[in-house]
Amino acid sequence: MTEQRTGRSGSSRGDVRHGRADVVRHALRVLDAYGLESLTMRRLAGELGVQPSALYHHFPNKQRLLAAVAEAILADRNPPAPGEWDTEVQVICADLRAALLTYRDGAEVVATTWSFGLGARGPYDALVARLARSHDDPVLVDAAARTLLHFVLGHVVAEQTHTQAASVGAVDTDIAVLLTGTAATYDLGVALILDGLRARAGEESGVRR
Amino acid sequence: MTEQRTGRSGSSRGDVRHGRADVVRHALRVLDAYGLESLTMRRLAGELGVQPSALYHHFPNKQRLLAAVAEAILADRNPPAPGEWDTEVQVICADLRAALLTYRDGAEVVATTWSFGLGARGPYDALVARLARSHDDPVLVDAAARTLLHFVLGHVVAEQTHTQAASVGAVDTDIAVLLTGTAATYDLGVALILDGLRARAGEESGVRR
DNA sequence: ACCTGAACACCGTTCAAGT
DNA sequence: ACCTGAACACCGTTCAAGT
Repeated sequence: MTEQRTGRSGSSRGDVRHGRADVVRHALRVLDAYGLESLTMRRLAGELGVQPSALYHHFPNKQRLLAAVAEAILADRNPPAPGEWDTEVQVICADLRAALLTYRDGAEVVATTWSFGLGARGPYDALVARLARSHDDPVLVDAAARTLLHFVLGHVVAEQTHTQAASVGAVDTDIAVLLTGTAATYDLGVALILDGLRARAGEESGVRR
Repeated sequence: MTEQRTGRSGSSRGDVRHGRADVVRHALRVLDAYGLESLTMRRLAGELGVQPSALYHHFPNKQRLLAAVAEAILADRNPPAPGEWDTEVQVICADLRAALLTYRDGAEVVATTWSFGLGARGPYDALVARLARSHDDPVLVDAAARTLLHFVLGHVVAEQTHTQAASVGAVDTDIAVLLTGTAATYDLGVALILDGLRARAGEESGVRR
């Protein structure tokens, strides 16, 4: 919101210079307006009124630019209100889903960044941190965090892919819902994994809360 | 191995003609040898000794060619030996993982095809079919099948991405394991979801086996 | 610190035409 | 049924050079 032009002295309109943050912000706009497949280096450069090669001053390649976009999508998460571990984890997952849905193709961007190991670790770290406070077995905590994350990313990617396909008219909404499942399926999926963790942890060592 | 030329009468070497199955088989070879990012229409055409435009005789676009490749990757699954629902589902998931690991970037191909709604429904259908025989609530069955599928695809995509990154030397193996989790994490993740389903189904209606 | 201009080595897809 | 040849409208990335 409160972005201040870094502009030097009296630069005449047209030769604006962009910082890294500018580039990411514009990338987010292009992503949201036209989708991931339209977020090309050339297009982004055009939108910034700059040559494509100028972007390589800020990022070594497109993958890293996308990673910065993913971090921006995930930024400013607020921690859940203190409570039972399971409701806190539910809230973390719901909040993550909301963040991914904020921008068109947001889940895809985060998923590929995560799977390439280039960042977007925030949600995983948050889940592990919360689960570790209530569960002793680190292997179980890790498995639960991964399972949750894969489910959330997979689910929201499917949601976004199909709402886009439906909006283009390639697929009617009924089929989209059939293929994606409803929003209720999301909560049920998360609840299922938490039930599983509860069952596993119960027959093992201690569970605090 | 036992490849038979479909060749018509006496066609002189060089003007070989390819059927749809030929194209898919070659695509599988290119995928496995050079990875998904190298599986381009032009490259595949070159490998077949044919102009790129020739491929559009068999497939309307690349996405649909990829869908055919995904189906080929998933072909010839054999059903699990009859038994308890949970062990059968474990076997289905293990078998699916094995199929995905058969070809380089196999999971990515199947995941994108599935999320685009262009096919690769086999595993989902198999899971739903088996679960429906033991569980009455179709909403729960659907949620469980999706959760399992998203986990399996997400997990194996991460596995393949990182083993590739490690083989290129971009990332050392220890970090790859840290980011991906071990193969044991896979079974634990599946088991977690099954525990969840067991817990859910227990407090609801009936579970057969 | 940020940008230009030009080039290199590619993409997917279409279309009229051939056998 | 399967293929050619040529074109269209793009890609990501590099590099020497400019301010």
